[in-house]
Amino acid sequence: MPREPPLSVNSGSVTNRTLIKDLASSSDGPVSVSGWVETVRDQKKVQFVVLRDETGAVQLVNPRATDADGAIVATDVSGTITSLSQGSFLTATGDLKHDERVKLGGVEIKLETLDVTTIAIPETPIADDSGIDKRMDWRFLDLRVPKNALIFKIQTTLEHAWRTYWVENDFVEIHTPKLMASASESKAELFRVDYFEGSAFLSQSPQFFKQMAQSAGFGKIFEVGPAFRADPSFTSRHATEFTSVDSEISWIDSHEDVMKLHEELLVAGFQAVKDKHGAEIEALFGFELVVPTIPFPRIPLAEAKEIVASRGYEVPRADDDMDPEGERQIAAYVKETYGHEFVFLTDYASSIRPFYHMRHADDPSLTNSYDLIFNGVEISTGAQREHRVEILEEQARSKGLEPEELSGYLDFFRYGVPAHGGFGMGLSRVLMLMLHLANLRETTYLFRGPTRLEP
RNA sequence: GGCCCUGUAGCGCAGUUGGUUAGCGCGCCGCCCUGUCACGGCGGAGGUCGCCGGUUCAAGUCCGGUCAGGGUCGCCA
Repeated sequence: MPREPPLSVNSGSVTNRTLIKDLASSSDGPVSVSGWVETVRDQKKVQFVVLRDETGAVQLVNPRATDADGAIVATDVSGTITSLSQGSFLTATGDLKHDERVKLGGVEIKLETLDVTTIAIPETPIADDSGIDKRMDWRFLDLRVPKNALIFKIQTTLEHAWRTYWVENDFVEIHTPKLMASASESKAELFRVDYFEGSAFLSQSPQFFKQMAQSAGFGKIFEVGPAFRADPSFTSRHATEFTSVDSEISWIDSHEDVMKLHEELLVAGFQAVKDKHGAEIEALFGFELVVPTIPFPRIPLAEAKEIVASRGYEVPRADDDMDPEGERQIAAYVKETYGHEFVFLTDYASSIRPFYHMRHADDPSLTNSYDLIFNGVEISTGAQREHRVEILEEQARSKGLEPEELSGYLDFFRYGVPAHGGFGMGLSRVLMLMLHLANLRETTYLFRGPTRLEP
């Protein structure tokens, strides 16, 4: 195969561009960069353009040309610069020069050519101070903001670190179906979709199929995938479609083994994010990311409620559960007492947990389960599952479920399943709390809620 | 779904006990400008005040309804 000739610097091609982040370490000389116009400072004797690509921003400079009498003369480049609007996309060529005067990275490019692909519409529909809903309408512009783009680089690093942990520890990745014939847990929050002559439901959780993999003998599994909930929840931490991070393991003694997996996984993720993005997080988000220490504090729920009460907050609930304020209170207590941002609340009452959570051998009113609270917000629920089919059937009945309706699920256990357990965790919630953001919409690429299906 | 709050220019907001020409900042357009870097200076355009109805001589302002958004609780991840 003959090689294609190298593309001309002036062709407008972006295949031989230099990434802006690499300019500072490049030697002076001809370069080509491509990106979006951030600022134009159009002065009489010299013009400046700040250009940003996905790696950074750089200043382009164009000293105005003069004629023999010293009068300013217009050129193609100077005219083009005058016409540039913010957000326009272009390719520039010129001479890279290191210059101490330039506050932006200490380098600039003295322009030779400007090849404008698109002049953006001059007035952008959102600005840095726009409200979250307007920003969601124009998400592609919103994500040009470096701080917002960084969130998804962090998400990539976080997920990669988790996968590395799983793979190195011999977990099997599964992809469970999202089209279901029936509910995987409750029926109230299911999306129904047309399915040929009948109906199907969108999966709320991979729960049952994660457990099926234990019956199949996979031993240790994980899945990162979508979950759908038809709940009309109007809060800063709920979505109708979200990415669920799930793991399930066999051969456990109790939910303690699940918590050990859970905290190791989180530490691996946080360490990777801090190593790769710690400096950027400090620069753009203004705080130092803390990698949590192992073990995370563990507090039985009943004890947690006493601690919260001793701080002057009585959880106003008839059942045995915590409420959001209680979770914030216990998180504050843990932070003060142990200096930790995470806490496992353990041993939830059977009355408020699903039928498949294993109950204490000596006290069936409690379960081998936990919620993981991060900076005061629930990010995860985990448990040891009940794997003895007779007990499972009885627990289902006590929750008002007919074992016949669960026959497909119960079959897993009729052929033998080892003791097992696992957890489900909301990806966007972890990121939201990790980055001290107030809203899940910030850490979801394209948010889906009761009143948002676009873009 | 309950409760609370908010809808005024492209964006963010102010607008007093109802009063005749609805303001401010940013952005936008034009002109000017010591290499700027949140550039600066001068000038300009841009609004049926979310929508419908009511009270009143008069409604951005008061009342009712409605739509949209935000927060919170419930539910959860």
